[in-house]
Amino acid sequence: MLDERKLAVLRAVVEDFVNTNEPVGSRALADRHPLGVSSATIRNDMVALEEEGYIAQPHTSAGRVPTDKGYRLFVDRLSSVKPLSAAERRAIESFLGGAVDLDEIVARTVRLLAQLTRQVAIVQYPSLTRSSVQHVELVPLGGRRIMMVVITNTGRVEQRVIDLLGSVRESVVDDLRTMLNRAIAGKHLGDVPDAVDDLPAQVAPEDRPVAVAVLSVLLESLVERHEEKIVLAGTANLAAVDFAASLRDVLEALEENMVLIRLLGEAKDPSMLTVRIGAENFHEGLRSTSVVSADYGVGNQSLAKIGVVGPTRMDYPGTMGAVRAVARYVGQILAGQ
Amino acid sequence: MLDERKLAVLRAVVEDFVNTNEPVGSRALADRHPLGVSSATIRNDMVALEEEGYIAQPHTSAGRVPTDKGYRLFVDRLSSVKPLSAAERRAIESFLGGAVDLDEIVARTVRLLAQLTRQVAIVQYPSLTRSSVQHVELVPLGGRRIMMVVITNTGRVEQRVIDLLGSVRESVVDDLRTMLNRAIAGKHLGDVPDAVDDLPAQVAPEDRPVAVAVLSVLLESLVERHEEKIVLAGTANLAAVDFAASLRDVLEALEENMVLIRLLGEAKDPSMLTVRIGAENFHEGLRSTSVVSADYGVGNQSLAKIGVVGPTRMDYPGTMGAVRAVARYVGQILAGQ
DNA sequence: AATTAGCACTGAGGACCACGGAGTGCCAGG
DNA sequence: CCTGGCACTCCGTGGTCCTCAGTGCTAATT
Repeated sequence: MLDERKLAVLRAVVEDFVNTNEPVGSRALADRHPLGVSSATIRNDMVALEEEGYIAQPHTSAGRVPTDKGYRLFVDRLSSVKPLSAAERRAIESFLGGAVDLDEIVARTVRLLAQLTRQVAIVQYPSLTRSSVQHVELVPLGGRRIMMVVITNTGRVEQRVIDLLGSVRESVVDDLRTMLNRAIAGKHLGDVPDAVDDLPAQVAPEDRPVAVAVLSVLLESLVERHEEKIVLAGTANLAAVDFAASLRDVLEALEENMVLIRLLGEAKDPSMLTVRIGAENFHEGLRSTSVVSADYGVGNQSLAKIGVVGPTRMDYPGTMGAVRAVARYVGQILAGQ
Repeated sequence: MLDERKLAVLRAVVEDFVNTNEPVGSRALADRHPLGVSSATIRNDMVALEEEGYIAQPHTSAGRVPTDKGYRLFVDRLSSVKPLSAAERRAIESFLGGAVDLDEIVARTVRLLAQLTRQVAIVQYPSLTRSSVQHVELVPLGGRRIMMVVITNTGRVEQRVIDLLGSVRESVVDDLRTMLNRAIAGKHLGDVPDAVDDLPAQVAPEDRPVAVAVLSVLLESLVERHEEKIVLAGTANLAAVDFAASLRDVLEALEENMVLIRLLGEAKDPSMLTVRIGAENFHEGLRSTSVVSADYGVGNQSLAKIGVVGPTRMDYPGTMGAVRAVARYVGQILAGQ
């Protein structure tokens, strides 16, 4: 049904349209691509491609434009991820190398990705759920408050202030800290609730309310409160594009953290590049955008995702290459920390 | 030179232009505003206003549009800050009330301000430079690393990992922590360098490298590294506006943290509302935007700034009211923490 | 059977033009 | 000093025409 040449035509249509942003006609195609046939033949092929729904005409007597389905086929079968140039690799390395803490790694990553792809980049902070507790610190803040700081093995630091009903002696806090660390240091976060289950029973009855307050905040901040932090950069790159949907809708969608989380979360095969094209995205305002995303992590443990949002009419091979490369480097940097 | 009526005409021109986004003519003005004179008279006044540079015509036979200078006069002498409605006040209160930590206060504030003004909101984290040290915590991370956490009285938490050359005993860290807190707890940040000056001399010679390493990171992260965090929201609101400069330029400028910091930093009179109109902003891409900013703080101590960026053609009284109100509420919330 | 050349047809977009209307500047009279 | 009146200006709109890239189809060619 779709022989080699028709696929080649589709590929050419996609590539030309991405380059020029104008419907591409049979003559232009015959000129610019070595397909070895005349424009008339290409026209016939285009009719076939159109019948199958891979391309469409904006109006009669205009050239053809790829449909979402066409991009899908292009990504799945007609293109390969384009590796970065040596210069780009060096740029990544030197740019990410200078980061001092997790915040900065993430901040630099997102800017880098936006710059490489000239699109909007999204980076998710390493997930808490898959990491383990490195250390818990309790700091009496004088009076009836304690600050709790939890450090994870992925470099993430969560801090919360705990309001107590009454004041508390410093020695109690010290004991609690020791017990807590003995109980959960090194533990996977998912196991924390079980591990602290019997802690209140081990403290003197009069200190029990304090222990309970601390534990409830701990559990809330680590487990229940799934809140995933997400950072985004490169929105200025959207201004250059003209969307079917209004730019405003796209910007609005991108300002909603929940939308971003879902966008990245829809990736199917972890540890692989995922591409969601146009209407494949659940969100109304993102109908004319595509999302390229990838997992990053340390070793084979996936920690979170990064991605790029751009018009469906994007350079998929290049974008995929950039996303994959950056994901790998971030993993390396995190491992080295 | 500019009598009462001419000022009233200018005010009317600004208000109408803000509402309609179209050059306003003498007839329309005479209709919509109770100026008590005919359109011919208004025409004469407009000529005077134009000669003084307060308004301009996009082209002959078009209505008039306020210039930057016209907006300036409007803001300085012809308008007053518009207080928020009771409903808006309640919304602020309930929206900011639920925040649990500093990050969330800031995040909610910026979204709130963007929503109230329907423009881009900017919020700066409370400055480190004017706050004092509440507590310093040192946590041995096993091996040759220490995590340092500094908690300020403004609720901000700075953490850094310190890489050591050799391993260090836990007791040394304990001693260091105690000494450090004795030296700087409660101290104003500006006084920290002096306060820790002689600390290395007080530790045993073999532990001195550790002490020096810790102190250098402390000083770097608190004093030298001025890095002010800034958050921004509401960029989608820009899409509705049509700028003289391209939208892209504006978005680009807003993605540069340094630009934002300078934007807020240019406020003259602290603790007052500041308005910078059009070309008064130093940045090329922001020639057609205005910035309304205000300090917020606890008591009479200014901690940082918040602001709004929008087109020069903005509702100044309303925007100023929202900025001022939000600044005050944030101060209250921080004080209550 | 597949490819190609040729040709008539289509529709978007640009150039051109006419015109209505909002707005101006100016003048003479209240 | 204000106002009514008037001639003038120019923008924006809408209509018409034309060009041109591109199509679909058919008949000829390989």
